[in-house]
Amino acid sequence: MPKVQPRILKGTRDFLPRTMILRQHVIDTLRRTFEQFGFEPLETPALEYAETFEGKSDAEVDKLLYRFVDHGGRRVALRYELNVALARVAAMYANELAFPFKRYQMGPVWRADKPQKGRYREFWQCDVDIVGSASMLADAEVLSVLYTALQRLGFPEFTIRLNNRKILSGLGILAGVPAEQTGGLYRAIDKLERDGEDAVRRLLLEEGLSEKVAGRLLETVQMPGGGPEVLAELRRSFAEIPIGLEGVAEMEELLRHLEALGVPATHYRLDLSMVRGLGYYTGPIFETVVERPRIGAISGGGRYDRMVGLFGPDMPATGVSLGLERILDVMTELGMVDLPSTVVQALVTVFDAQHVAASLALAQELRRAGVHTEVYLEPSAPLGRQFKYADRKGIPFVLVIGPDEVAAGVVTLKDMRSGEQRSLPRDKVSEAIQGNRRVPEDRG
RNA sequence: GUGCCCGUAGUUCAAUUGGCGGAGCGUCUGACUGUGGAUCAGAAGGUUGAGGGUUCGAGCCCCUCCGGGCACCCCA
Repeated sequence: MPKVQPRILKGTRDFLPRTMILRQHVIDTLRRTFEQFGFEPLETPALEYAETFEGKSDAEVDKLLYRFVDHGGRRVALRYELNVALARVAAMYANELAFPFKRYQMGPVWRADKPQKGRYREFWQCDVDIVGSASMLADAEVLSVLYTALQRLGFPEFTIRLNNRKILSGLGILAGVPAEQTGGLYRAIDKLERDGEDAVRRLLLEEGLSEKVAGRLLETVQMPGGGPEVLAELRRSFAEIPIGLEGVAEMEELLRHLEALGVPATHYRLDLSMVRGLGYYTGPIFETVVERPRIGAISGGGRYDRMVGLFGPDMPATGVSLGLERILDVMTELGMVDLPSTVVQALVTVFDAQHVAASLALAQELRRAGVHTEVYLEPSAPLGRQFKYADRKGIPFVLVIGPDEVAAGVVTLKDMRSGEQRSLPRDKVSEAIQGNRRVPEDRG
């Protein structure tokens, strides 16, 4: 039989233990933060009817759906993101859920995209969302969770960019762009951050705007000053544009709540040029960016009041999604983490066949005492190989129990980092190990 | 979907104009004893991604395919 070439699909990855320890650390931190704010866990299938995901955003999104026909001829799809499934759940279980429904969900999603830096075909999203509250309180809470989580993960700097689709609609009306053409307008001003004013001006002119209107729009979007001043100015411009005024009022309220929640103003910013791609957002929109490394947004989200209505009764909804791999990419690149490379704290060596029982008994004692303990599983292996195994894995402590130790009623404990070695009574071993245990720092 | 770049040992990379495929790291063995990580000695490891073409001669030039990366679009 020819051997199968070991390989995996482009855009997917294996996570070896060393990497999983870091991933789980982040996932655990997020879960604790989400639950601290009263969000509860939800799981939904990775695979659903294709129609559940189709047509929820733009044609772009549908192109990136992994779709196929199953053995029963059903059209199915791998989930593209977690929001749509939440909307389905809210409609499907409307009678048994308590609203506002606050849930978090973390898991893999799939996109038939061409992979590049910070972009994978299979990646994890960590979502917190609230269904059933139209209040800006819900949006503010979600942002507060987001802020707390990033803070707790130890991010040295990050900015949550805020905007509102209703304000963008107002700007579209102000610019005299017909409603069906606003897509191009939004896409153009979204590039302001990256491509600069001149490039965006060119795009706007291509969209059919006049020099004058394009200029005024660029001026508005880049208005200097803090949130309140900019909003006051917008309020004047939108005097006769109700949707714009609504957006301004929402933003003003949101900023008030954020302040009351104690989210420092250094970590968020009103940014009228921020758009967000997904077509289903209806109100406030958010995204988190870091200065370095240069990578796309590490979180994105906003209010999507019309999605649940596609499955059942109308219900407002808002939330954010954190991109696990981008967060991990940033943390790794900035060297933000110092975690052990193994979950094992101690390796009990096996001296020879006659001492197997002694090693097993010692290991069980340590496990009962709460020490993550491993026994070397090859009794004929020389001690050197067993030590080398511990070294390669990064196990911090190695125990030896051979004829000398048995005769003296002790065990030998070696600290692999310092190289120090001492013999001590069995009942003191777990204490010695746990006194030195490295615990991942829990910030905040 | 569009464009650009790259495939040589397990891995990171060399190989002059087209002229006998090498090195570091890793792996294995030993010096070495009831002990890893240091040092020293030695060994294994390759159809140069695949197929075709040009040539006296191709890792290098040309074509096709496969695989990988980056940018755009879009997005976490």
